Amino acid sequence: MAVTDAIDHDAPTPVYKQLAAILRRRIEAGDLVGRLPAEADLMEIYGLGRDSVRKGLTLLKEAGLIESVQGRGTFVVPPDQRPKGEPESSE
Amino acid sequence: MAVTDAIDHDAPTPVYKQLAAILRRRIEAGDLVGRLPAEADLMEIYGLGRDSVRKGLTLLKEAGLIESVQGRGTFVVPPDQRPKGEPESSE
DNA sequence: AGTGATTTGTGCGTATGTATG
DNA sequence: CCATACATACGCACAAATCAC
Repeated sequence: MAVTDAIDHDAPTPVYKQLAAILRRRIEAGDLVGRLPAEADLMEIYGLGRDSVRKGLTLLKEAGLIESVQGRGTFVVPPDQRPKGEPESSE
Repeated sequence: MAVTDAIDHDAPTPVYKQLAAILRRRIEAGDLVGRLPAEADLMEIYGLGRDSVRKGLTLLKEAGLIESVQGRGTFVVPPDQRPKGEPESSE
């Protein structure tokens, strides 16, 4: 695992945003497809609390990159279904 | 959305009390029934932090207007089960 | 049909840091 | 100093939906 894929707790950027950035990169690179690791797994993998994991995932949901289904998991939205035109987050 | 349903951060009244007042109005008007929006949703809807949302909900719980159930959500207490006798917070 | 495991949804508690009045 | 308020971040418990058997 490259250092660029690690969470830096001392960085000024919140860890949940770091997680979102990491996953976003992997998703847009086509690396991450289908079902994402479960929240519990992401917690273990990146050494984060569930709060941070869920906040990170929420960012990606708002971006239309992923979708969560209770009882099933969280899934990467296929590229052709992703909102490319208007990123609703002008912020 | 009416202006009366907006949170005024500049008002002398704390925002969490404003939230409680807003929800109380909607509950007593029969507008809000069943499950309330999740805490995270209330944060988004009214543009508040978790602190304020939870404090606001706490006021309504103390007033017997709502009840929270861990793992399920926060629910409006049916009118016939509401304590009408002693309104502990006349404010 | 039923039981248990998995996974997300929700709420509760607590803590730290920053900022304002 | 203290109350208000937001953001971040950890932990836990329980519910609901789904899946696997």
